[in-house]
Amino acid sequence: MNILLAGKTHQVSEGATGFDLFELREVIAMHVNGEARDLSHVVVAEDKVEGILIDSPAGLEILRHSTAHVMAQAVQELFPNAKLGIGPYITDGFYFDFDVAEPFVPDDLKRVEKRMKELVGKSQRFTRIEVSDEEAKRLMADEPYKLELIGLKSEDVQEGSVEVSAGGLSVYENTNPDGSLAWRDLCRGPHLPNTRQIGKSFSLSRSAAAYWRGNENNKQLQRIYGTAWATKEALAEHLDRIEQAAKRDHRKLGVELDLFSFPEEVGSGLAVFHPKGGIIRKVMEDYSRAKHEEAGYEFVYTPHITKSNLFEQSGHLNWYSDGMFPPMKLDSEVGEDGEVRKQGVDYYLKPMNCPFHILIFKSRSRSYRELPLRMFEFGSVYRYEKSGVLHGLTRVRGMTQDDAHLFVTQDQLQQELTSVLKFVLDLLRDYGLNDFYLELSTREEGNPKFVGEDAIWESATKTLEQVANDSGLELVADPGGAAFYGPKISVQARDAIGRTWQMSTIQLDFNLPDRFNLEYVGSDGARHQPIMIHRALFGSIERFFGVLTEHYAGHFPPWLAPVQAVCIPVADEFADYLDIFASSLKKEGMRINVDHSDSRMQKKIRDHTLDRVPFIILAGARDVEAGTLAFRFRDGNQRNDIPLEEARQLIRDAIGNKEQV
RNA sequence: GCCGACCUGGCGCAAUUGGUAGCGCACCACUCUUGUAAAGUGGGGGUUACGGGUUCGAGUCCCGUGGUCGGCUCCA
Repeated sequence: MNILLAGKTHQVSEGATGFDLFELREVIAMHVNGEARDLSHVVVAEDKVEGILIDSPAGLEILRHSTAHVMAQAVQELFPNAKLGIGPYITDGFYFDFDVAEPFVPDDLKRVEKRMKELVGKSQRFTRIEVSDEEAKRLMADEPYKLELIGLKSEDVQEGSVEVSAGGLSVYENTNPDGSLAWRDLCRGPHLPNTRQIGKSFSLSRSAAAYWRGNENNKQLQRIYGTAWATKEALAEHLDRIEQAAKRDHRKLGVELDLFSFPEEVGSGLAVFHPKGGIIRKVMEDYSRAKHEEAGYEFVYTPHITKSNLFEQSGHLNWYSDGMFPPMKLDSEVGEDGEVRKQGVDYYLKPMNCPFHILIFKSRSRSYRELPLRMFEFGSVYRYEKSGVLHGLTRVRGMTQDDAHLFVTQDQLQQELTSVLKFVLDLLRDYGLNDFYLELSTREEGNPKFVGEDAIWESATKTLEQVANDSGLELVADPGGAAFYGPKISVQARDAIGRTWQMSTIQLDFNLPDRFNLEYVGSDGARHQPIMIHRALFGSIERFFGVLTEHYAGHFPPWLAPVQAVCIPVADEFADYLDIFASSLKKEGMRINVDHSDSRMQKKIRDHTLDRVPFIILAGARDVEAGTLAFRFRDGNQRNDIPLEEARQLIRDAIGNKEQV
């Protein structure tokens, strides 16, 4: 019979499997008509077959999932009472969940890893068995969680589930070379042919609890995470990437560079910015204000607390009170006669700025001539995030949003969204972020939680989509991801080491204009409801600060750097020369100083390099004589004999053009 | 919030089976006055997160509180 092998017609005998088709050892599975299959799979006439190499994306998934199996086998050998949860591959690795009486400790992981290496050495075969539901239940009788999955399989199968799929069930058995059964699991496959192919390039990284089937009302199982690669080199590179990422962790750099801290005395998730971090933040804020001013925004200011009725009207208290700090209760005053002299009132810290901006809009009647009306505020908000989710500056309880609310007419919507998106992207580019994609979050059809008329959703979603498409950026759909009150576009940015961060969001709101009865008088003299757009570019300044710190690994470009230049005299006698130079630039507003300390020059270079100062400027006898300076940069490069005026211009340009050096 | 681990001078780390807190960097002083990543000497600084308990004795053991870290769940 004929099959199509790697695009070419091949003649193979009846009953041929992948083992007959591929000689390369690196081929560990195959795609048959687009479906990943074991090599033991029997092909039939006209099948389209492609080999899967172990180091290809599909191959690595199979390798990782197979490694997860071996891990589970090792765990059950060492902990006979451990019950199996699920064990899928994930980015860079895999995990497996177990129900065990005692959580794993680091030493357990070492034992498991050791046992895994032994199992890999045993050359056990992965054997696939297609089974009926009844057969599956019989084989997995001791595994309550697997039984639950078997019961679920027809409905409610999660996307990408590795245990079961909507089709028939299968079980994988690991068998020893002598044919004896070593272990089995309910699994969709495919797998490597043999445990030996897992090799040595895997390691277990950590264990943690995870809710069964991702639901916090379910029992927590113990999850072990691991990473697995096709080669030792690839594993080493992976571990190195993790190490590099750890080095640019903003929490670590925040301490090292003296940027910010989280005093225990203040409370969890509440940051204080130190002078150096304060400079960066101030530059960011100043620049943001200037850009907003240019773009026709008006600045407003609103208080941090409000009486409860505002958030009752907005609905926040109803929907999100768990995420708000509890109220400050002003007790009522009751006279001796029992008469209430003063009503009790609750005040809340604001978790959002929108209701305040809405009140400004409502403070008088509005004409269509005033629209689009753009209100901007650095609004500090407080959200009672669960203690376990706090993370440095990227997830905090007190933050300042660069928040704006735009009130527009239906006709203005597209134009306004287009310019907001351009505004956002331009601003992010100024911060060295220029690799973006967009995510369009839309509502789920038929879900009653989404408010607003169908027609409005439809047209607004279409408008957003059009604006997103017109931007020319990659657009990823996020169906069902919209807030209940409107669809949104979010801008995702990739940082210097390829991680993506959700940055800006542009969100339509069909709810608040309604709840607050917003209206303007149109050219027809009638009252109309404006459309409201929420948008934040940084998201929160704190979060953006954290992301930028990691993006630059603390090497802030000169325009943001807390100290832009430090001058180091080769010997004390040249300090005056540098003082004159530095003060000339200081007058221009530059953050430059001369290091007069007692340390040796080499020591000063080291200190300021570690402090990530962009320009280190040296001068000695040669320079004083020639009227020049020597530059040293953070990467160790130097430029010598630069005339004073050229040196000034070099720094001015780098700052003015927001260049990285 | 849940599970687990952790919390020692500003920072990074030590302290054998519970025996009475050390080191490096930083800081201060003095000496040295230097051409591209660490000069030398001396000095100051910790009621070991906080509160309780066990013990002759607690940084080490137990309980509680706070905080941090890694996950899970969540993120208007």
